[in-house]
Amino acid sequence: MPPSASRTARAIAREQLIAAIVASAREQLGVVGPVGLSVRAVARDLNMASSALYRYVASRDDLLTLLIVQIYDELGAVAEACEAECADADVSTRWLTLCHAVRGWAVAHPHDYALLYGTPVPGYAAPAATIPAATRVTSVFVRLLAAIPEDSPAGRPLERPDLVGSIAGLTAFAPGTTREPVLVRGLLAWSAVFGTLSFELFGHLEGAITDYSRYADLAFAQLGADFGLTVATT
Amino acid sequence: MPPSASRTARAIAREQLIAAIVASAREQLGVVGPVGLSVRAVARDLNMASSALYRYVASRDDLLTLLIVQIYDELGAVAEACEAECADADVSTRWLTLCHAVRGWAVAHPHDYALLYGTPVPGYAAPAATIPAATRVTSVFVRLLAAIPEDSPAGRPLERPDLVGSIAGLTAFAPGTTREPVLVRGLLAWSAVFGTLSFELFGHLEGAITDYSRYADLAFAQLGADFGLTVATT
DNA sequence: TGTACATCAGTGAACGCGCGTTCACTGATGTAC
DNA sequence: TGTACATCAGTGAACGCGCGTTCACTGATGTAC
Repeated sequence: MPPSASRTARAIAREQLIAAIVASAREQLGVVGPVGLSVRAVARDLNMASSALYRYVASRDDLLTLLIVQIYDELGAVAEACEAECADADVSTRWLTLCHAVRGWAVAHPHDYALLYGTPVPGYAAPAATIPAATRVTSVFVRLLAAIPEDSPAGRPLERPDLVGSIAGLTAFAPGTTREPVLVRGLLAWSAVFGTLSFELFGHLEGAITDYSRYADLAFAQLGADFGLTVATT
Repeated sequence: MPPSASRTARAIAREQLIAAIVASAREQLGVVGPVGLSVRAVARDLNMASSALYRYVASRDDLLTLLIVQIYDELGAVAEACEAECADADVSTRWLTLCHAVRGWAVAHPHDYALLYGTPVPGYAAPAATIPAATRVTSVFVRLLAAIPEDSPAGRPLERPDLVGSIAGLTAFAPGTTREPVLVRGLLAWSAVFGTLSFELFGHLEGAITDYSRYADLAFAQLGADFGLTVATT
């Protein structure tokens, strides 16, 4: 926001300080984790009295919420940028690019990834305000699914079509045109991507994988192919 | 262990107390999470002075290690029991049974699952002593892969055979007979299962899935089929 | 343009709490002769 | 079988630390006339 007549010096200072608070908290996150996050430590970092922070943040949990929203938004923006860049490409490249964009962000910000997709913080319940931010990445992926062609193998019959009812909430969320087999395979592929990322970032592939970024290439290509989301172009 | 001549009253008491300590810590885990785990709280729970615990446990981190090993072992035992039960079954049922066994355990012990497969505890480095316990579940799955027949679609060529090198550590871990395409697809399927479980247990499917256990049926069957680990029997 | 008042930012002390770990000590259990 | 000594279990006090949150207060910024 450019400085405008309606924004007083106070309002400007306020915005900057909130940004500084969240930035400091985010740094802390990488060292002590979300549970260790401390209002007092942020205050120390900014050379303020700890009580001063309460002019900007209602509570420790509120600070955590700000952090979560900011991080979801950052990841969402990454995904959306990636979507915009390859809007005209075929589904194969869109899939691979999106997967790599998400992984690239996650590898660059492992603690942020862990906050979003790792263990929920005990005693903390994310307020509804986090939902729109959380939905951004997912929406990008769902739009990709909607672009999958009619005759794609992703649409071949499911093993257990009788169980599609368990997916009711998801079908409502997706554009009406996306068929159920594609939705199911999409969710499975998406789960596999995050499972792969969590395995990598949380250390469960130690010793098994020698080159993680090559493995990611292998994995994303194979997931796209085996679920039929992408089709070999040869 | 039955009471024997060589086990003095002290040794018996010691074992039971360690068991009680870990049990109490495990209960705490569900409430405050691994980071909130407290030696003093365990001592209170057992009506002991907090200093007394240091006769049994070297430090807070050591307590965490005991917990992790016990939990990995428990999950490993579940998987091995499942393996023993359907030793004579075909790969399809072995796959489905194993997936459901793992999920059943995870749903029954979500906090334990989170400790093993969620965010690593900041500042805690799991000692090598945890490795054998951690390997048990995985080994069960790798043995299942080894049982996949020669002509299975899981063995069809990979999308990116040029990248199989990134998997070097894994091929060493698996029995020599298991071919690379099967190994890769197996790892991806395994990652997808844990991705699915994490999504479910960490709340990322809220609103999307209406019946989680039916969805699990759907998901495991579809994963098995699309990766070619299992083959439709009709 | 200047003044009077209201609003906001930031301070520092305090409350009440919890933590991991150490240490000197008492009393019980085990062992060797 | 009984006694002397060594080992272990458990205590309670203490050290030094950190935390979230509240509250009365001072001084700066904004607003209405």
